[in-house]
Formats: sequence, C-alpha cells, structure tokens
Amino acid sequence: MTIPAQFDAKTAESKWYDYWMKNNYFHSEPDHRTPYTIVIPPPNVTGVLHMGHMLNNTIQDVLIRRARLKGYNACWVPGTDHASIATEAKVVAKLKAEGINKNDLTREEFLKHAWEWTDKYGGVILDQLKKLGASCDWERTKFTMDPDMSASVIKSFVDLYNKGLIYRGYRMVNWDPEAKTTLSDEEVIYEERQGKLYHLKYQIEGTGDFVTIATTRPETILGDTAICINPNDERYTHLKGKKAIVPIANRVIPIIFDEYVDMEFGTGCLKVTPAHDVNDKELGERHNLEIIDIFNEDATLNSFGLHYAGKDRFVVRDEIARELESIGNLEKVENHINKVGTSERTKAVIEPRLSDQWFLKMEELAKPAIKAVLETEEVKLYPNRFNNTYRHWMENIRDWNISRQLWWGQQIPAYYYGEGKEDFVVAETPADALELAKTRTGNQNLTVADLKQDPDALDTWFSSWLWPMAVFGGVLEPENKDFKYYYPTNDLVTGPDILFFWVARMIIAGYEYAGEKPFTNVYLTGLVRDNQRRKMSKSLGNSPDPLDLIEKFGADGVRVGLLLSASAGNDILFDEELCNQGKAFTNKIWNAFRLIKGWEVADIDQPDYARKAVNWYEAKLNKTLAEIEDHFEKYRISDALMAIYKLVWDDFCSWFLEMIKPGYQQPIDRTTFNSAIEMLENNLKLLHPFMPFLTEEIWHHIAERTEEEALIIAEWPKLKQADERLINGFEVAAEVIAGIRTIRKEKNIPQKDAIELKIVNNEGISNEYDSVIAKLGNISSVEYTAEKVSGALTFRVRSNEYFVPVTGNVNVEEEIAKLTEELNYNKGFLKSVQAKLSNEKFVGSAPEKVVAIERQKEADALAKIATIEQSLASLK
RNA sequence: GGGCGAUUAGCUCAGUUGGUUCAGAGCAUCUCGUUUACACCGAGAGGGUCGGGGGUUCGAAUCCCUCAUCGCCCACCA
Repeated sequence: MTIPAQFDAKTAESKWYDYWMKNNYFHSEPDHRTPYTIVIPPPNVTGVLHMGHMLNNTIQDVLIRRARLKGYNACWVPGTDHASIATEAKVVAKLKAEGINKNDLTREEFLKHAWEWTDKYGGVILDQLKKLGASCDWERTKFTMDPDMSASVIKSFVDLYNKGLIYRGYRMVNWDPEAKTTLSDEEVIYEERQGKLYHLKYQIEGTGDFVTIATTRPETILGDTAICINPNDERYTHLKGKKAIVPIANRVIPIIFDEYVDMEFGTGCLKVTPAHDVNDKELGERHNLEIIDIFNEDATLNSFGLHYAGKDRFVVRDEIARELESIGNLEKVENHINKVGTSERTKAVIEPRLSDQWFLKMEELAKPAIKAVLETEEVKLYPNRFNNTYRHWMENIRDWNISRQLWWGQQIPAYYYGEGKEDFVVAETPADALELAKTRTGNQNLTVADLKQDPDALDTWFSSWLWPMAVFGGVLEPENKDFKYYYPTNDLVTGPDILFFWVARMIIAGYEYAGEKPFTNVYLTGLVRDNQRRKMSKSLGNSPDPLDLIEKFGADGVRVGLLLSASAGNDILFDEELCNQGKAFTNKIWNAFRLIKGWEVADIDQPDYARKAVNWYEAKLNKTLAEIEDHFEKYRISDALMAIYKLVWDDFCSWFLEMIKPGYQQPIDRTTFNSAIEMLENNLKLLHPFMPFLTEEIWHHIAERTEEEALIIAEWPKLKQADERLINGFEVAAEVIAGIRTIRKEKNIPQKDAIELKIVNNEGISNEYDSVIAKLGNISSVEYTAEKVSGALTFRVRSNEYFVPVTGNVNVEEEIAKLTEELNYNKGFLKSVQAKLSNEKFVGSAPEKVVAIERQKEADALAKIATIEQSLASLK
C-alpha cells in the first residue's frame, strides 16, 4: 500500500465526522460516569460563523474531547439565540426590501415572517460548526425560543414578579430610535465624538438682559422648562426669582438654583430639559418642573418642535443653530468632545427618553453571585484579573430594564384589564391571568377578550440568562434526571464583552433558581484581531471566511493555528500563516505515521539503541504529559498545545524515530515496532482534542479497529512518574550528538561516512546512550581512553572530552582558536561565580542550597578549564 | 474623572513564592544540506542593558516609588 505524502484533510473531515455521528459518539445520556458539561454560548440564530466563533468553539471542542478521552460523560449542548433586536432588525430590513412596512403588519403576521426567516437560516451557523469538527450533542440542540425555553422564561418572569422583584416604572431609559425600542444600560456603548458647544442667549423676562447657557444639543431648547444656576455662583445672584424666555418657543421658564450645576463648565448656566436628560429629569423632580417631550419614537421632532416638527434631531440641530444665529441668540460655537451613547446593535445614537418599562431589581439577586466569584471561588474566571471588573459591576449593579418594544421574543406575560397603569395582572397563561383579574376586580364577567397583553417583548438576555438550566429543563422541572445529572456545568467559554450581559446574569439566575452555580470555570477568550491589531470586521474586509480557511488549511490546521497564539483573556492576532503552521504540523504527523507504517517488521533481536530510545521516549512522554495536565488545569490551552507540538515534532520525530529507524531496506524488530506504535498511539490521544480528524484517520490506519475502538472514545494516557534519570542522561547524549554534527559540518564529513569517537571521561558519564550516539552520529566505534588523542578534532561536553580522529592534517591553528575561545568563556564564568562566593554577605545570608549550587558551578568550571588548558598545552 | 491590566529577541508571548535549569519558547531571519517519512523537511547560528529613572537586598525581569506609552472596563458633567 502506498500512502500519499500529504494528508488529505478534506476527505478525512467528512469521513470521520460522519463516522462519529453514525456511532452517536457526541451524544450523552446520564449514566454512572461523572458528567463533564459545556453549554455553548448560543450564537445569533441568523448569524454566520466568524473568527470569534471559530476560536471560541475550537476551545470548547478541545475541552470536551479531552474530557471524553479522560472517561467523563462529556456533553456539549449546542444551540442558537433568537437575538431579538438583531434578528428583528434583519427581518424588518428584509421586509422593507420586499416593499413591506412592519407597521402595516399585525404582530402575528410579522412573527410568521420572522419564523420563516429563522427556519430558513437558523441552521446555517450550526452546520458551519460541524465543519470545524465541533463534537456537540446535536440531539440536544436548543433555540432560545423553543416552546419549553420560552415557557421557562415566562415562568421565571412570573416568579420574579410575584417575589416583588419585577416592577413597572416610568423612568428615563435608553431609547434606540432606529430599532424603536429601549435598551438596557449594558447595551449602550459610549463613544467619544467631536461635537460642538453652543452658547445660547436667553432673555430675562421683563428686561433687556440676557443669560447665556452652553449646550451641545440646541434642538432640545424647545423642551426646556428651566434654567439652572449654582446658588453659590456670585455672578448670577441677581437672577434669583427671575424668569427667562426660551428663544423661538418664546416660553417663559423659571430660573432655579441647584448645587448640581458645575460653575466651571461653560457659562455656569444650565438649560434644563427634563424629558431628554437623566440629570435634568432629577432636577425637574426636585424643582417640580414641567416635562416637555419634543421627540417622536424615531427621534424626529413632534409638535412641540413647532416648525421643525417631522424633522430629524440632527437636521434640526444645524437648522436651529442657524435660526438662533439669525435672531441674535447664538453667542458663539466652540468645538467640544463629548461622549455619545450609541446602540450596541444598530449603532444609532441613543436618546434618553421617559417611558413605562419593566425593571428587575438586581441588588439582592446579585449578592450570592458576588460571593460565588469573589469569596468562595465556586466560580472561577480565567484569567482572574476579570474578578475586579466583575466586582465593580456587581457592586454597583442597577435595576435591569428587561422590556423591549419589539415583537421577536417572549411577550411579557402582563395582562391589562383596565386603562389604568396599575390595572394589570401577571400570569403564565391568559387563563390564569383571567382568574387573577376576576379576583382582583371582583368582576366575574370578565373574559379573556377583555384582557390585553402587554405588547412588549423581553430582553434577549432575559432568556439567555437561564440557558445552562433551561437546556436541561431545569427551570420547568428542577427535579428531572438530566438537570440533576448535568447541572452545574463545568466550563463556559466566551468573550469578556458579554461578562455582564450574560455571564454575571447566568450566575445570578443559577443561584436564584437552582440554588447552585451554573458553571465552575469561565474561560474568557480575547478578541480576534488581524496582524495589525485591527478588529476583524466586514467593513475593513480583514476578516477571512472561516470556511475558506478550512478549505485551504484543513480544519485541524485552522484549529491549531487559532490556538497557537491564544492565551486566555489576550486578544489573538490572527495571521493565516499560523494556520499554515498548523497545516505543516498535520503533515509532519502524517509523515511520521507514514514512516512507521512503511517499515517491514521481522522477528529479530532488538538493538540496544532501540531499547534505549523506547525507554527514553516513554520517560519524556510522561514528563510532558504531566506538564500538559498542568497547563490544562490552569486553562492554558495554547501552552498545552505547544507542549504537545514540541513533544511530537522534536522528541518523537526528530529524536525518537531517527533513533529507532532501521537501516536502508532493513526490517525493524517486532519489539521496537510495537513500542513505536504504542508511543504513536499515545501521541494521537494527546493530539486528538486539537486535531481530531487527522488523529482519527491515523488511528484507524495504524491498527485494526472495531467500531467501539474509535480514537474519540479511547482512553487518555495514564500519568506515570517520569524517569528523570533517563531524561537527564539523554540530554548529555544529545549534546554529544550535536557536537559530532558540528564537526561533520565544519569539516564537510558526510553523514554516510562513518567516523570514530574517542572519549576521555573526566565527568564519569554513563555509557548507556553510547549505542544511540553511535547510531545517530554514524560512529563506527566508541572508545574510552585515558589519554588525549592527537591528530583529532575535538569538542567538550561538560568536562568530558571527545575526539574524532581524522585522516590528513588537523588544522592546529583552528583548534587552538576554538579552545582559546572556550577557555576565555569559562574563565569569565568562573570569575563571576568566585566573585559571588568571596562575598561574605552572600555566603552569610543566602540559603545553603544556593551557596552549594554556586560551589558546584565553581568546581565544574575549574575542571573544565583544566582540561581545556591541558589540551591547549598538548597542541602547542 | 475612577479602576484594572500591560510594556521581555524582528513578531506573538512564557517566566509560579526574588537565588540551580533566569534571560526562555514558537514563528520569522541567516548559514549549510535535493541523506532512502516529511523542502508543509533536516542540521546549525545569530538576536534582548526584561519601557525610562530611582529605591529595598548579598542578590531584582520578579518587591516598592516615580515617569512614559498602550489597552480595557466603569462614570450623568451640560
């Protein structure tokens, strides 16, 4: 059988993914084993795979595959999020393109379109994850608007309402004029923008005097209901009790005094618009001011905008400035940088707006979640520097606005039976609501038709905060078998950008509903950036298509490429070159397999060098395995990968295989061959979480396997104590081999020409690796001698001297130069060590152990210097 | 404005309690090599006063102070 020199990733990927699926290896049911559970951060149902997902899900797959190999009952629950704002916006845009206006549709009609869209595109991103090799339990796939998921959301809403934690309030909220909905504080992103500070003159009523205020939003003067001045501001004491006239509107408004005003800023006079600014609203409440809302829901001006009615706020800003200038009320305009709140989803500039919304009280709910992360450490964040951020947010948590003026999502289960603000009941079903309403009103003649459900939908995060519980039915049936078995989950892998949106709230919900944490470890990934540190984005065009990458480098190559530079919490600077490195690694492993597979096996004696090689590699593998386990425990995934990378490439391929490789067209002995297979299999197990396709492919080629013997469900190597003596001994041998290679190179002695090696063993080094040295150095004879060998090329390892006799003349000058250089180096080293040792304070205060080490260094250096000096003397 | 974190080789990053192995790894670079697994390869080499400046200590990349630069999070200054 001839094996191609290149690994065929594409064929292997579909073959083995189908194989795993066919054998149901991804599926998990509760059993006697310990569970290991991960719930996917559900991507937007209508989204497509981007590099962030690739990184995220590769890490999850590595963790889950490793857990599976370690014998846990591994369960990775996939699913998608309905992403209310984002999806609704997409559907609205799509309808608009078809000439359909959302406002012309009933709620039911709109939802039908949204479901059609969801059904059409909803599976795409999950199918893309399959290409990456994600070993999710697809039978458990969930969608945040599945009937049971929605029922969970409604149930928790009713429950929290009945506990008095949800209330309806008329508040200043963040209004997204593009999506025409409110947003939570977390959904507002503040950006610094270059704006202008307009100085406007307001006439003092009954006088010819003016007062000048500074504002960034001149269009809101039409909503002004006061001018506010700091009572300590002596410049304006004469204005007490006076009134001012709003330009254009010509309304008379009071001049009020409040210490809130910063005397240093602008002119020290502040215009107050309670309907359009959070602080102004508070001022308004303190001073009983009128509230004039001048905006429509799309942030065009309403009738209070007078002749600007119907025009957009930003258009009006410019136009009103010009009008004010023309009537002499604009004193000056300055450049001014201010922070502008924008919608996380639509990027629209947020408008503070007063409205009735539903809020969840957070302060008490947050307490167990604070304790879990910061005190008991039941939940651990990786990296843990996020603890500080978490603490700050949680300790200053504000009530959560959970209502959205959207249709796509769970509709708020509040039913109005009258026109009054408080005339509503909250219940899981209309029937329950009716009973409550009857009781409340005492009117037994009420019917369902008399009830009007609140039109708002719930914030998407109000459903996803239940995700780790709800996917196992834990909200509806807390006693069910799956929930009891799988919850709490083990790991959560997500980005720090949703630490508050999602992670913190899941912890809160977990303690509130399950009385238990939702997960133990939170691995926070970084952002994927390009190699110039720019965010990957569609508009920059710097984001590669993940599927193209898989096509080009293979899924295994891409996985390795992504993880090579991905440490927790750090952004990863993605470069296609990394995937290429990953691909090269797959090919390296493939060829190691090809080499072994190509050997002819014979029942002959095992050579000494092969036995030594096997023992050494076994020790090395065990040592590396311990390191890998440590890295995984600390969630240092890229370090774990790098440890395996070096083990396989350097130790296995470059050393081990070269050591045991039989001579040209010679067979290999069966013992060594079997050991080589065993070692390769161990490597494959360690590699599998990172490179599932390649390793499964080789696994099935290297030996006969039954269906039950797939690598994906094989057993992770048991950690054994590594024999350090073997490892240290080989390090010396490796130095000797390197010395031989250097000599061959310097003197142009081809590898195929055998040479002799004579050793003066000053160091008393064991000869156990001599057969290996002979093999790799192509040494015809290794001899120990007491005398220095003349007419030979030399090198030293520790204080041992090695001689390679050569025919013809040795260049004495070169040898002397080489030796002199080594001598100088060692003398310099000795000097520094002795300086340390002659320092009484050092000898006096340093621990004995450290002093002993320095003395050993001194002795070694002295010995080495002696041998070099002798050699020099003999040459001269 | 408040907080957090970073700054180590050309690039990306490790460096656990200050002291064997503390100045490292991978990539990149350079030299040599078409040796019978792999040129997506092999064998070697070079490259850093650990951001600057102080300090503590016998000893500092590591602890303290300070300055500089860059990130991130939070905050209602019009």
